[in-house]
Amino acid sequence: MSETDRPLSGDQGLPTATRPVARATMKDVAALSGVSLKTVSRVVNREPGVSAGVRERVERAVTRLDYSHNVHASNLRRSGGRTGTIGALLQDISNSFSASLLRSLEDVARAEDTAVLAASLDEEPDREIALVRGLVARRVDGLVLMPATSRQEYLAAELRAGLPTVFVDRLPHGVDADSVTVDNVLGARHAVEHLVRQGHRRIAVLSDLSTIQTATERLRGYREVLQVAGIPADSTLEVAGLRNPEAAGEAVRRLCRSASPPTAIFAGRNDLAIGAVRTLRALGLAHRVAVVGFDDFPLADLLDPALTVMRQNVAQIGSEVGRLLFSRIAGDTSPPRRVIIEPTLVARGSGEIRPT
Amino acid sequence: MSETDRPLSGDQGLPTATRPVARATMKDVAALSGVSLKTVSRVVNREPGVSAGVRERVERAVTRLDYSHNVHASNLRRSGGRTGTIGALLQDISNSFSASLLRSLEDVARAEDTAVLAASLDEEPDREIALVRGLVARRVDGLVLMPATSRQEYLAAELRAGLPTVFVDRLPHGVDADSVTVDNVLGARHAVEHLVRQGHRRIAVLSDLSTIQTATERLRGYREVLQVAGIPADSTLEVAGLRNPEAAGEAVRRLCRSASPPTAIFAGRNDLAIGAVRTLRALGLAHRVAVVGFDDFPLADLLDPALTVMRQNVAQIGSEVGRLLFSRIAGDTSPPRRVIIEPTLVARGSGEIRPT
DNA sequence: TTGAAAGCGCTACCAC
DNA sequence: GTGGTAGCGCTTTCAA
Repeated sequence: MSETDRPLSGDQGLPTATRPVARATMKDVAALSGVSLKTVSRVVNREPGVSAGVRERVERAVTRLDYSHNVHASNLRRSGGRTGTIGALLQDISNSFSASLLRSLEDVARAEDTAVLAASLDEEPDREIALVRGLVARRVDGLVLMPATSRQEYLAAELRAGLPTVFVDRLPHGVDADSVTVDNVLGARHAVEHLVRQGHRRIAVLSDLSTIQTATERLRGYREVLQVAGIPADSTLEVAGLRNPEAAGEAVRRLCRSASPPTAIFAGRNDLAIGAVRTLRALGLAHRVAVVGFDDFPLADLLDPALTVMRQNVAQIGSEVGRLLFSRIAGDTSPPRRVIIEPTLVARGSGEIRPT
Repeated sequence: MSETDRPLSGDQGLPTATRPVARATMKDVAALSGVSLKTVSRVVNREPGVSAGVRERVERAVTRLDYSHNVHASNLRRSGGRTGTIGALLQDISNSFSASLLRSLEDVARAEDTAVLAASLDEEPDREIALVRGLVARRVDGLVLMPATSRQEYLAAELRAGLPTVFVDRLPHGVDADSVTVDNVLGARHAVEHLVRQGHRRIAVLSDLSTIQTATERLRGYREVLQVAGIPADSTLEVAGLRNPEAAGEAVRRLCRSASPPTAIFAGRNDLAIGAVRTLRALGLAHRVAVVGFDDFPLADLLDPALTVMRQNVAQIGSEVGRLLFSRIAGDTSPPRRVIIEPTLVARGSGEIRPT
């Protein structure tokens, strides 16, 4: 933009908004305060061994020139230098689950003086690979990954090279790395058992793409409970490939209008539960068909009936992820750890509706 | 961590997880493929003027060494080089408003091959200043700011130096910069007029800290309507300084138990509306006291009664912010623009309750 | 089409 | 305490 900028020290004109002014470097600060580059470096980095007088002179020059430290140049020369940046690749930052996770991770990162690069994958494997490449090119100190790919061999070299990486919500496949996940099979079992205990035998399940780990695990939990309970499997009650609330709502509409509708619904993710509730409400069935969701979300308690869910403690997951990541960044090279968090049933009403 | 790493070309041992291996540089790639540094640079940057044979040799070496381009070193020497990173400082990334905003900004950024550093300010001015400093030190290409400070003079030098900056949700004070905001006074007026039109004369308002621009603007809109309608101001109906849903709920509890309770409530932000609704529900007043909120949020339509709100089109705000920011990054130096978006009333039920 | 040398802004190392 | 010099990994400039 401003290839023709004269060197800063020669620029005497008033700075204008239209012609950006060159950014001051340490060299400029050194010149203005009449000391060497190295001394400025010492002051800027708060290193000892600078007399109070010199320090003050330098600091005045820093202020006068609006000097801003260039961390990239700094880190380039620094030995084991960190960039003070981590990357977080989640599924959809606007979803309350990813957003809350990001927030608690951010809190841990801030305590470590580290910034967070955040991005959404939307279940697109190619995007994941491209974004990881970008983060590595930016030399992030660590990586938090809720993978969209089914296997992560593409990460092998980076992991071997020691890039601190923590998988969250989904386990790594094809590589070994730290992870913080929820026991989805167990959670789904609890949810469906709860429905069976209320007397339900026609229980539908709403599930996302079968390529998504958590989705298939929850589906498995559902099937296991039916089998144990001696309820014959009915494939018409299993709806998979649901990508959003609208699709879930449509599925529920179809199910409820069929010859033998379900008396209960297990929704495999919070947005699918919301879609289901919306349709049940529209059909006037909100108080007749039981619903249990996976993932808690704000306002679930304010619905009518209030929504029964399997709650994952998102704040706990996020801080656990952060703790693990920064212990790796600090140099912990012990074998990969798999933290598994148990979801808990929160009974609020919708899951306690009995079959008619 | 691994100060003692031998140079990569001499490292013949199998890489182990416990002893991280040095990262390959262009020099290593040049050595392995038998060409000069500059030629590798050409290949990596997809510059023309390299024969197919050489290009392929270099690419093989890149793969074999797991070479990853160091964008920081690259940008250091590059002339008007961008870092391909922007910063977004919002109030609370886990709040649906900030989260959705971040998401739509992210989508614009991705189209521009740019990563987003995101952080929450939680209305803490000091944190804002520290984070901006950090972002500038990282040489972000641009900045999106939902300020926590009341004045932003501290940004003057950066703005003068040409740092592309877009304020969102709140206007800049003490400096001039692009902004995308909602007309809060107008929005609040619409909301309260709606309640007056239903026949309400005892309308309470729930507001955040008076240091927050948007909060005071919405409060002003509320007062203006009462005055025009000839409804005497009653300071007991104005509750400010509410920082979260719990505080809002408490305030509503107090209001409703007073000698002359309100028949309607205007909540100045989505979380305050939620707190209000929760309390009204608990008091059995959800269908007796009218509520209009500011900011729409997921599930507002599923409450009972469904919540009437002033909706800000968050996706529009986010993409507008992104568009503005990247036009500045591309070199647009026209005078600062102030984009003002009008919120719209979404009547769903809670705001149409009439006084008893 | 290819390469050698200088330099981006900064820190490490060692001298004074 | 302070400063010079080399060099981080890369791009630029210019010569071959």
